[in-house]
Amino acid sequence: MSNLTLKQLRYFAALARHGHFGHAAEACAISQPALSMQIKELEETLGTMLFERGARQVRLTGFGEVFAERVREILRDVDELGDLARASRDRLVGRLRIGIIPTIAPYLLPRIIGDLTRAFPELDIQVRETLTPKLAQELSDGLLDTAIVALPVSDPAFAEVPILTENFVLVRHARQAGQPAPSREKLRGMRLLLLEEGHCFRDQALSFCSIPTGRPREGLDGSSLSTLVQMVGAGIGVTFIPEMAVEVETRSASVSVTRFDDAQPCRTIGMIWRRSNPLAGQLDRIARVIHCACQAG
Amino acid sequence: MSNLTLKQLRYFAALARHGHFGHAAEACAISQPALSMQIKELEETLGTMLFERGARQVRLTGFGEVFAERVREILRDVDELGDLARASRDRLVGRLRIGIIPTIAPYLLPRIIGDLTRAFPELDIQVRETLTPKLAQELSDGLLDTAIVALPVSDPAFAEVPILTENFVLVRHARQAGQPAPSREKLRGMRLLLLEEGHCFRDQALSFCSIPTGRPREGLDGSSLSTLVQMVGAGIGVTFIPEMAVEVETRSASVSVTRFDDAQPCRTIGMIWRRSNPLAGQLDRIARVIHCACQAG
DNA sequence: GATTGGACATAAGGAAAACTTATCGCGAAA
DNA sequence: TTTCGCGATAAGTTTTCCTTATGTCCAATC
Repeated sequence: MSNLTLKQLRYFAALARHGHFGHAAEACAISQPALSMQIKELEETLGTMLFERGARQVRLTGFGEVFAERVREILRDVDELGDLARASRDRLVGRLRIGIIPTIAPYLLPRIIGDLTRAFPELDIQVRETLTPKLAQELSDGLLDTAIVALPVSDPAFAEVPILTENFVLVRHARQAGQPAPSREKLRGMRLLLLEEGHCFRDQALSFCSIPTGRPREGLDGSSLSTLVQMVGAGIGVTFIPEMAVEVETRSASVSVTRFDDAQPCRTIGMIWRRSNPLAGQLDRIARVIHCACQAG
Repeated sequence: MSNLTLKQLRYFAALARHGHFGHAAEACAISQPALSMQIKELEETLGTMLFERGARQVRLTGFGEVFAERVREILRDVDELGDLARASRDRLVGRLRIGIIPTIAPYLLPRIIGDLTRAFPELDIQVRETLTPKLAQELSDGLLDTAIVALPVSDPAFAEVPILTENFVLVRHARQAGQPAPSREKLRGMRLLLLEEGHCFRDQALSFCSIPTGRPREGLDGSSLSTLVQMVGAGIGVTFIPEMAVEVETRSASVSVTRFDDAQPCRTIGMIWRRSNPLAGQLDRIARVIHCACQAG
């Protein structure tokens, strides 16, 4: 009637090892009758005798022997469960699903993944690159563990930790190199090339220029910073890119880069995760590692 | 502090499957708080969170997922334990160690093993051939499960079941073929070839001739019935062999076989096993199979 | 923005399980 | 026969586990 118990299996294993109720009971730190009862109940549950109670000795039955073998395996596996938990409590193990927005991914991801892998070799890192709203949704749904986005996200369910703050630079055609940075008013008069809608970087750029984000704009939208820079190089207009993208994107285009002196446009990159995530503490450690990774560059 | 419990693992598996405390509890046929408490205790035992309690849903943590995988395996193994027991309750499985005396083994063993293997294909039969006292000792020590010997053994610790009763025949030289069976008095005057001391068959033959068994005898002792028959064929004396040995042993020797008319000498072959052996019932079944095997011949 | 409802946690009390000490009974050894 | 070792059984107590009732939080709804 009653189900099998791990306790019964442990007692059984002890008795099988000692071949003596008294000694086995002592090894289990219980009294001999307690062990007798558990063994008896185990045998009743199985409907088979496990031990042959001789006058002077207790012996496993034939079935008891094959049973004992299996039980030893099971107990070992169960004990390994505990080890597994203990191990994963300290060091970070298993899968870590990171979301990241497209205006960060190409520039920071190699360094981030490198440093994380070095810091947590047992971590299986999976990356998903898409826009912030989708990342937030997937984070909520438990499809992601954390995301690297531009702050603030301002979702009360998420914890936010800043990673780095970086300026935007103006990208103009190469022939405009050396010209001073235009004022915002002048900027609004230029043909400003931006990312497609949905990219937070688009909104941040518009915001810097004091242009309402909702309003339909004339002009072309690019699907990546790389595309935008190439368009600038072709003389189609100007654009912004974040500082971290400068080196990569302006290398092979006839463009010039201009930094603003005062009131520099900037964005804050940060990590977010569900507050309810029990990994919160370890995500904090990860955030610190990523922080260092980004500062170092 | 408290140890892992199978119950906890079962509840955990249910919750992992349902992702909902209420539903999982229902599936386990317990109340929701009971499940909550067990899960909580499991998590405390492990020192790690297994589930992420969201506002609207319950999700496994990363560690919880790898944990769940292992737990499923363990639960499956444990359930197989029950199956294993249930299976071995009916049909006979595992090792069966049979002891048998030398004056039976060559003649009955092939048929016995054949029939047993046919009746219980999952039985792993091991045979040990030696004299009755040694068999009895090994049976007591648990080195054998059963033995096929001449009854009675009269050990109160052993159960005895007769298998067959067979007569002894007198083996004389071929030139004496057709001569009537001698009386016991005449027998005592002949040179009687017997097995070495320790063989019960020796004692039974002596007993038939009303010769005290303990007394030192003139004459030669053979180590097997085959040897004895060959010696008879060489004209050295006469001997007894059991009926079952006639066909095999007298085929290639110049001997004649004589059966007694009245007061035929005989022995009863039977199976013995420890009364305390929980397999007693199944040994009974085996005895019946062997019984049939011997009758059929 | 107050309210309602769903869902898990907590509390308290009671039923069941498990352990303890004491004792019995059996078989072997002295 | 007595004695002794050892496992089974009995009775009582502690611990565990489950139940019902209640609390709390959060999200959805009006």
